[in-house]
Amino acid sequence: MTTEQRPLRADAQRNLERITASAQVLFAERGTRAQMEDIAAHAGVGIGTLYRRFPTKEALITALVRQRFQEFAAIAAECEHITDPYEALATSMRRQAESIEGDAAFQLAMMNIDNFSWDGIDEDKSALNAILSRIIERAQAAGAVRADLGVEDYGMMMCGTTATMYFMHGEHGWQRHLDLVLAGLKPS
Amino acid sequence: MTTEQRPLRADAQRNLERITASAQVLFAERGTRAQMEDIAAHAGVGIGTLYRRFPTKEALITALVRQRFQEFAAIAAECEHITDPYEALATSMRRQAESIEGDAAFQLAMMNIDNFSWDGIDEDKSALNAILSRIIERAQAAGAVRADLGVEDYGMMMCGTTATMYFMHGEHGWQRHLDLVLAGLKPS
DNA sequence: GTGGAAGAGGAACTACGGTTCCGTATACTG
DNA sequence: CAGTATACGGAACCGTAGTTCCTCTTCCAC
Repeated sequence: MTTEQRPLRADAQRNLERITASAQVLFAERGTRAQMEDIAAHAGVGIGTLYRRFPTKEALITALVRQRFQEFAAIAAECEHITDPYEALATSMRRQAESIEGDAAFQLAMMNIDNFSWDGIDEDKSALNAILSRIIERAQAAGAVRADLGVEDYGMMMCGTTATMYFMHGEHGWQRHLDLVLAGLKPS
Repeated sequence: MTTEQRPLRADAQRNLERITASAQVLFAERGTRAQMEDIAAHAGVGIGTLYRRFPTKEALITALVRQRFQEFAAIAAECEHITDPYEALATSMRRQAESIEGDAAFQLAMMNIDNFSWDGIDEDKSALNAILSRIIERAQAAGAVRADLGVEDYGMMMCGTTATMYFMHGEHGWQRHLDLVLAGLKPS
């Protein structure tokens, strides 16, 4: 537990927020190719400052990706309250996809393009999967989806949908992909 | 029509073949990250020689990607002879996917990860799409797939499947993705 | 054979972008 | 209002990998 470091100095805290915000914007826009210097500049900060908080580019991206996974969990948690068991599942997928629509870097992350190690991501993933499992099981119990559906399938389909999202950035073609995939979930 | 250059000198021809073969192997194995020097070395050739044939890395990759698309067309053409209209479609997808299973670079290309310009690829794509359109229409006429299916859907689904293939390189998870997607094609 | 166009090889060049380092500035504690 | 730990900035460093260039070699047409 080295987590309990004394709070950041006020200016440092402010800069940290600006950095993550700028990083989010630029990575979303340009994917992993966004450059550290540009991010620092966008945040109105020197590179040294950036590197003080994130020892490496990979660390910075990992932080953002983890945020996204936590967001996914939050969305899933909300959808769990939807009464119709099928809609709970479908809506979860759709809303998660929508939430990353403009984020090129996260899309690449979903496909693990840069094969980073994503330190600590497993933690977030299992928290998310716990919720998703419940949603899936409920849909199965109601006979709304095929009996052999698993959480891994969920991730896989999101991966596929994300790929089309990246492939056709501007257009909304990914929604079509999601529709087809959702149709494939109906019990055979 | 600048296509009609005199034939290559015997040694040059031999080297060209070795180069494309080696490039195929290394790009398949390492994706776009494979290095020009390594490819030259693998082919038993100097870098200068490599650059004499392919003025740029992108050009080399494009040549290989075009080959793959031509292969796709060949597979589709074979599948057109399958009697069952649905099987023709499904088999085409499955066999194409199988054919690129070990080829990381092409998988990245399918998702347009490196946003190259892929000079001349449109030509190959439309040749392929012509065949696929016929296959799809036949399946629709037989009532085997949804009426609103289009060629773009085919490409999109292949893109999604390819993403899972890249994502889970070793394992065969992509087959599951393809199954789900194929199930989604059934008429509603 | 032989002349010369085409080809081979690979050291060196270059651009790019992540990361380091250190002198200077600033916030907090007592 | 010091004194110091923390933070800031950004020039410089460095590794990587694509590409160029120039000398030497080889094929082939006559």
